Amino acid sequence: MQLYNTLTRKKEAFEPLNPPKVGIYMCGMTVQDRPHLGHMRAFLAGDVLRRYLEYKGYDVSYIQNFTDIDDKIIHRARRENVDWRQIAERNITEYLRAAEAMNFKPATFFPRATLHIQEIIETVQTLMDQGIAYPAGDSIYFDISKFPSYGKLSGKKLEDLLAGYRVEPAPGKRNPADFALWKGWKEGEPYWHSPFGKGRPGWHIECSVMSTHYLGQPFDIHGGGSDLIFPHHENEIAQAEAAHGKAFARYWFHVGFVKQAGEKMSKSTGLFTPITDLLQRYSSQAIRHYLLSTHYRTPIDFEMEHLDRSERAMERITNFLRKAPDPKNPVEEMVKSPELQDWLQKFEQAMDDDLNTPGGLAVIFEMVRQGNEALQAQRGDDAAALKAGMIFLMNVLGFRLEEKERTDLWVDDLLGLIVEVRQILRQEKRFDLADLIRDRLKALGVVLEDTPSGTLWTIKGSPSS
RNA sequence: GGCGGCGUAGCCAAGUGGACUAAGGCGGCGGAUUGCAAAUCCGCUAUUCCCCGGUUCGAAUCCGGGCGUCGCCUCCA
Repeated sequence: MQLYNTLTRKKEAFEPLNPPKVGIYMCGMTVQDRPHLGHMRAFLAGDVLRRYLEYKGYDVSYIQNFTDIDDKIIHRARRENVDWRQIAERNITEYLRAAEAMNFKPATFFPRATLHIQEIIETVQTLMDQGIAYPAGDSIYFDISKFPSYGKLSGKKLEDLLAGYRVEPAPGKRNPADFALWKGWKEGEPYWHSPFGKGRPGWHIECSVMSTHYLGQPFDIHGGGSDLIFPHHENEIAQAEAAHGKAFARYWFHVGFVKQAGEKMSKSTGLFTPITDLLQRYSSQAIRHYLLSTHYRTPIDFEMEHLDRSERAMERITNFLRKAPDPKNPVEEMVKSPELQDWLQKFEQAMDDDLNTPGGLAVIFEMVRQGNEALQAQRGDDAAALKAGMIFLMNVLGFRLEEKERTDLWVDDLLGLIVEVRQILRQEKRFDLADLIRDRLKALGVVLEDTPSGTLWTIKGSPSS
C-alpha cells in the first residue's frame, strides 16, 4: 500500500519494520477543552488506517495518548477554579464516550503524560548528559543547534525560524527556537520532583517518551493533525533522535483540518463544534460518511447541511441492507466467493492508494446499485452476496451496521396490528383512511412502505447508533 | 517575509500524463413501478477540470506566470 509520508513529501510503499507487526502512534488530545469535529476527523483517519492495515493482515499496536498536563489545562483550571486534574478527566471522559459513539476501535493503550513522568525525567537527563539540553532559569531547554537536521519534517530552515520569530523568547534561552523539555515550578502550579528541581514536562517530550515506550524506536507510523507538524512533531523527532541516536518514526501521517466558516476549527479560538453536540443530531454513520467522503489530507470546510446529505447517502445503503435477503453463509465465507473478488479488488485499489476512502465508498455505492438491480430482478442470491460484500467492506471502513434499533416486542405487535388493519382498508380501497394512518405514523417517526411483498415499517429518529 | 495545502457539475467530492467519451454521493428534470406515496430501476444533468502561456503525438493531470482561498511559522487534531 502507498502512504503519503510528510517526512519525504511523497507517497511511499508502506513496509513495516517487523511484519506482520505494525506500530502506530496517534497523537491524541491535549485535554484542555472538549473534543470537536476536527479531533474526530484526525482520529477517524487513524481508526480507518488501523482497520485497513488489520484487514491487510497486519497485527497493529495502536497507541493514542492523552496529554493531561500542560499550560492550557492549568490556565483553564485556574479560570474555573477547579483542580487541573478535573479538567483533564472531564475531557478525557467526553472523548472516550464520543470515540465509542463514533465506533472507533479502542486503542491498544491510551497512555497519559502524567503516568510517564519518571521516564520523561530520564530522557531529559539523557539529553542533559549529552550536552544537548541546558538549564535556563528553573527550566531545561533543548538546544536545536545541537541537532543539525532540525526542521526536516516541517521543511523549515533554522534561519527562517529565527527571522520569523514573533514571540519574546524566554530569558536565558540560547536560541529563540529552543523549546522547553522541563518547565520549572511556579507558585500554584502542579509539579513533580526531578534532578533539575520541581517542575513539570514541556509540551513535546511526553509524546517522544510514550511512543517509544510502547512501540520501541524506531517505530512505523506516527500520526496526528497537520497542525502538529510544527513544532510538536518536529520537536519530538529532535528529542527522540538526539537522545537515543537513532531514527524515531518512519512514516508521518498527517490529517487535514476541518474548517468552519472558512476558518480552522480550533480550541484556542473557541471556534469549534463539539462532537458530542453533533452526535445528538446526527448518526455516527452519517458523520463517518461525511468525514470519509473527503480524502484525509484535504481540508474540509464544515457545514451542518452536509451532514444531512450524508445521512441521506447512508439511508441509500441501509435501505438496501434492510431489503436484501441475508446471506446464507457467514460474511467471512461469502467474501471468498469469486463474484465478490472484483469488488474487493476495486476497493483495495482505492484504499491502497494512500487510503482513498472516497474511492472506497464509491465502490460500496456501486454495489448498492447492483444490489438493488438484483432485488428488482428477483435475483435474491446475487443481492445477498452483494450484501455480504458490503457488510464486509463497511466494516473495514468502521461503519457500525449490526446495531438495529431494538424495539419492544409489544411495539412490534402494535405496529403489526395497525399495518394489518390498514391492509384491510387498502383492499377495500379506503385509501383516504389508509393514507391518514400512514401520514400520522410518519409524524410519529414510523415510516411505512408498501411493497409487493407487504408493508415494511421503520422507526426513524433517535440517532444514537 | 519564509514554507505548505486547496481551486473539478447547482452542492459535496475522486481522479494528478493516454481505457477521462472526467468515479461516487446529495439535489434537479424526464420515464418505469405504485391506488397514491416511499423505496427502487432507466435516461438526462461538467464538449470540460480558476485564468494565461509552454512542454508533449497526447494534460484536469507536467513546467512557468497570474488570480482567489486557507493553513503553518505562537497553544491547537
